[in-house]
Amino acid sequence: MRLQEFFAHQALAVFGPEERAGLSAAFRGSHSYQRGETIVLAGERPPTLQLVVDGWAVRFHMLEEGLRQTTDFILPGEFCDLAGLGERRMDHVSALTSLTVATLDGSLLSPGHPGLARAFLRLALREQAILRAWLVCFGLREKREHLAHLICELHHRLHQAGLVGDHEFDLPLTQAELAEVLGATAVHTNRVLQGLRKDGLIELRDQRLRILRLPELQELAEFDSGYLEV
Amino acid sequence: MRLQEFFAHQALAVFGPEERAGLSAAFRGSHSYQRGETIVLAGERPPTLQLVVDGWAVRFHMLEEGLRQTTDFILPGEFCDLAGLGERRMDHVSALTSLTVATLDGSLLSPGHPGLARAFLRLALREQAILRAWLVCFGLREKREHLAHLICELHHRLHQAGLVGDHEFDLPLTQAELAEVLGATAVHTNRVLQGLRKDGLIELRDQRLRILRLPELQELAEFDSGYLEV
DNA sequence: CGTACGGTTGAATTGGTTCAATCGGGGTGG
DNA sequence: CCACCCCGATTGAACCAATTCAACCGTACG
Repeated sequence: MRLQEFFAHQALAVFGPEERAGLSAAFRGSHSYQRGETIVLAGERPPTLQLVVDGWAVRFHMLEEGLRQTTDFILPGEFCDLAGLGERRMDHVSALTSLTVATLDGSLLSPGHPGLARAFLRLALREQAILRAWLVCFGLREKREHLAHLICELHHRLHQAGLVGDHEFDLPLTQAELAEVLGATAVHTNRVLQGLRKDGLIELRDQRLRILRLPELQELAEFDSGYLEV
Repeated sequence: MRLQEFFAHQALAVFGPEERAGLSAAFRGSHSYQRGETIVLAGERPPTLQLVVDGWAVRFHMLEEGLRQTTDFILPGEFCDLAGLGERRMDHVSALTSLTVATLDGSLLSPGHPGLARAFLRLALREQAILRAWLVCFGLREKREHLAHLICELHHRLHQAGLVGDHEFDLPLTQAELAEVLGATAVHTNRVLQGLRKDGLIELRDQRLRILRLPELQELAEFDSGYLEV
């Protein structure tokens, strides 16, 4: 896929015509990853910037042996490694599905396109808002509500990326991976999921999720999409 | 306090000489708040940028009646409302102590000083890193470890601001406020705190905290200060 | 055919909550 | 100066959400 077609993504609306020129100039080709492959290794400061074009990635943090906490999903139209722009050490990022990225030259912030830094600042602030919303889920909500909130958020973000058809979208996660998001065990995640199904709020089969009653799900999660604006 | 003296803060090291000129030009005076006073009202998009010069502020999110989750502390040398730079709706920010801020003109990103946007991007990315570290605490650690991690982080950040003398610093929080950070009840926070005291890791009296055995506290929290680099 | 993995279920256990009461210090008004 | 009150810290006991350990099911795959 060419970078050009890609600017249609709502998540890239931060970039005006001039900034798009800057991005295009920094475009260095695209690259594919397999499911499970590492995209960014923790601790690195990569010289490039990778924009997800297709597929899902996760950012996560690992503690001693095996314990993982997901800290974000990276969906089509989002960047894997903004932190690299600040010469900051990265967290792990790996591919949840087979995935293609557009690779941009990491030095694109050097003068020339002054508006670019502002655009990236906006993206970074949006990511902050998402992180804060996750924090609120952890601190104030029970797992059932937390999961409901996550589903609402993914629904909204995927909708922005044009990947939702009739309240239905791909959720390429095992229950164990979902558990790493919620900070819960896979067993409990399973039970919570079944609760939502039994109450007729969602359907989930073969990694395809359908929201049956969005208003009730949003109410359960106290979801307010404002923080996802671009 | 003048803005000039203020650049000594390590947290402001992102700003090079040229950017400091830009900040100085945007300086519009300073302002004081009382403990408890609101600094930024949720939902606003303030036209100014406020840099904390002295005192502590909290950023928090509220759910229906009374439930609060703290999403960050804002310490001397840090900005209250970066989100405003991205024309993004703010969370609540209020003063935890009496507090003085330097007010900067919010339009300071307009061309002229192209490096400023990059500097703010770095600050935003550092805040992201802090948020991710908090997320890891929520997801993977028990409250005892979580609290230990919080103490280590505050110790480090306050040290960067030059506010730590011999492993001892002000912690201007009631236990109920601490609980709003940990996402726990005040009762449980009290018990966890007593555990740390009993084990000789910390002392805490009259809002003054002393770390008695930093290495053990860091080990308990699996604290790695790398994410706080500027 | 066997094995591995994702999902599901049950039962015991535990980290953290909830409710309720008590303690102590600081401020205020009489 | 004392009585009162309020707030933050502390304690106890019952309770609940989520974990842990363990087993079992179905299906895809070599």
